[in-house]
Amino acid sequence: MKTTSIKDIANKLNVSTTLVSLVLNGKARKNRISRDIEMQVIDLAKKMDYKPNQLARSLVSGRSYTIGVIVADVSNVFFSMVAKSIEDEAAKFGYKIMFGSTDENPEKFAELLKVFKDRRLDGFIVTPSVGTEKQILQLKKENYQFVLIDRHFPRIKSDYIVVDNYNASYNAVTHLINNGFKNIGMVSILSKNYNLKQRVDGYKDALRQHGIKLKNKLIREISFLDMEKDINREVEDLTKGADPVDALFFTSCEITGYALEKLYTLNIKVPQDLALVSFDDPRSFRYSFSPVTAVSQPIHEMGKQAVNLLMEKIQNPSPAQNGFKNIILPTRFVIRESCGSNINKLSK
Amino acid sequence: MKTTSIKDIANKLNVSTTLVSLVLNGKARKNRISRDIEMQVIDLAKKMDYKPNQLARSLVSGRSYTIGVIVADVSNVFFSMVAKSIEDEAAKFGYKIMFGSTDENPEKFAELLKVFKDRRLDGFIVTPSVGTEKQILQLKKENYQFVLIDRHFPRIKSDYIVVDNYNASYNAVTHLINNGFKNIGMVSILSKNYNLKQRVDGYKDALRQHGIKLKNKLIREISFLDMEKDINREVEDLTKGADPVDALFFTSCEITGYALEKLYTLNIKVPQDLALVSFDDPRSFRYSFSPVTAVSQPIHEMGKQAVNLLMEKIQNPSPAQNGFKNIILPTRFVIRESCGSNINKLSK
DNA sequence: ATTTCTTGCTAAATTGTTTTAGCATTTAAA
DNA sequence: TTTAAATGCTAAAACAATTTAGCAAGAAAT
Repeated sequence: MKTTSIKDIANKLNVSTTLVSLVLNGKARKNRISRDIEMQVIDLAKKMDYKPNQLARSLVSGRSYTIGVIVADVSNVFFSMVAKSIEDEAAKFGYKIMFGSTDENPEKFAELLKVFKDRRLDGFIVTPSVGTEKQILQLKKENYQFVLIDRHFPRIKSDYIVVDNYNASYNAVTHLINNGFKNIGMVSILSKNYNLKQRVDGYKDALRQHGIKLKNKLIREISFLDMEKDINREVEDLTKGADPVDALFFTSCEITGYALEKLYTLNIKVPQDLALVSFDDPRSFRYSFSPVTAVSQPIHEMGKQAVNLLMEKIQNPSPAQNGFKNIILPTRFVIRESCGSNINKLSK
Repeated sequence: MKTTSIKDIANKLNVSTTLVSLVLNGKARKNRISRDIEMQVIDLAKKMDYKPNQLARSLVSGRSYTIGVIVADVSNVFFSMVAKSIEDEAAKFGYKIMFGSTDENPEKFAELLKVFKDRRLDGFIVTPSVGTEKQILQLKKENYQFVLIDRHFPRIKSDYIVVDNYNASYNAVTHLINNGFKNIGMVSILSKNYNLKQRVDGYKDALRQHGIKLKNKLIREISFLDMEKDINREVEDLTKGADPVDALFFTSCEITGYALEKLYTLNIKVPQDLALVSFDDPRSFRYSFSPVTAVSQPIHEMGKQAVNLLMEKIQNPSPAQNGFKNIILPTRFVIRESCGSNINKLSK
């Protein structure tokens, strides 16, 4: 497995490694290497299947041409799509991606960051999980180049790309209200994530501002780890319990997925028995037993802009912590059947 | 952004870099470094926030503690789940992951391989796409450590982890036949992928061996690139055309997804008007307008075993091309409603 | 008093590359 | 004929670590 090095080539041709390096980097002309030698080097390099060792290169240049991407969970549709967009966009700059999932766990987050730092990755695209505020601050202090995506900490000035979670939720819930639903519940993940809080606030304010009194009993916050079990319980209770809801708002596609499964087994007709609206819009919502009305995030755009922003920062690193770009991308509200907009048509 | 190096520490304490290196690698005792100096080094390293440069380390050790993972498309549920399993399993060995998607494109495949080789990754887990046979052979010749996953080339001896595509398909289609369906069509991706061919063969043999004559018109092979458009066309034609099918077999979850969307808009009742069975079993199949009967692959197990096998190979690289492990994992056939098993109950 | 052993350290090579500064020659200009 | 410029190359440092071999100095053994 010993690979050819620049030294091997140099020795065979009785020239210096400098010369070989210059030739192979296309700097022969500039350094007045003779055409003859140049050709010999190129030929031999090809013959010996020379591959530059990027480790050595990076060691010298200080650039790894790799960005680290930290998401909550690659196996989640939302993040895997973001990941793909990032991969594709980064490729345009000749950059490769190194991935990691935090599973919303600050220790895993720290571990990933450590690995990325140790490998001298050029920059990071990060989905910060709860409890990583200090780590992000540290990153800033150490002058690493990074941009947050999907979430940010309102108290930390940094570059970030997010969507307007509050308004998207507000509008989604308002849509339910306008469709005549009155007892609207919500299922979210119990978390101090700012973006999730915004989604919850959007729900609350939508109700309040339309004169509907908030009922805490209708707001269910479940744990990230026991998601399936918790959702099953909450959905059953919200629909069959003491005060059955007539509509539900789910703050992420994972929640909605599990909820749909449960609703199906409970034989609850959507939207006739229960209307619903979801944050996130994976493809599968379209073939649900009741196609899901959803807040569609510009996933591709998020990935793309994150990479572009990061590349800008890497290419000319600003010395201080100033001039942060905060990009808030618009969402699309996709009306399908689950929200009861066409309920008359459906119930015939 | 200049980080602390071992040299910085050595200079401050007026000792050699050797000493610092030994101490920080826990080899102080073995090399009889005095307790006093040892502590000074450790303290200063902490104070200066020393982080070993993995690039330099890898350069010396020849190990990058990173494995390269090449999948067809990270944004596809199947692969993103595999990716997550690989990530989790590799973490147990202290290994990190570098990712790339080929989009079934041999050039992208080559590019990824090149990058992984240049960075001296320790091994690869690879989903080979069509047209990469020579590249895999080359990899073998160059003595790289790798294991194929999801697909393999029958003519190339190598380590691989796959499922029994032929039998899984055979059984799935047989199930349709046993449920009384006679005009069973198939939609697959047009590809020379061995695993896809096996799925197609399973379909064909199931029909033949149950005395059903194959109709080429019912076998539709679509392009990977225009998937959505092609599937819409084929599904419409198969169901509303000259010789409408009573059941369909889809060879991957992506196909099934698009098909379900189309069937929904065509207002075709599943399984009453049309039964269907799919390869792959993403979570979303459970809340489909007709929960999908599917061949469920042991995704987690695939990722896990791939990593374990690769680790074995990395830890003690066999000198020659012998003793390959070929692991064929069992699939699960999950019967839900789309295949018409409970059709009497459903149609009341 | 000499040899041997132990202790506590370091010099230098190595990994593979890039880059700066500069050394001989040859050719052209003064 | 001397000086200046151009040509074609190389030595050596740098990047950040690991590792091998071995050097002093003091302690213990003979």
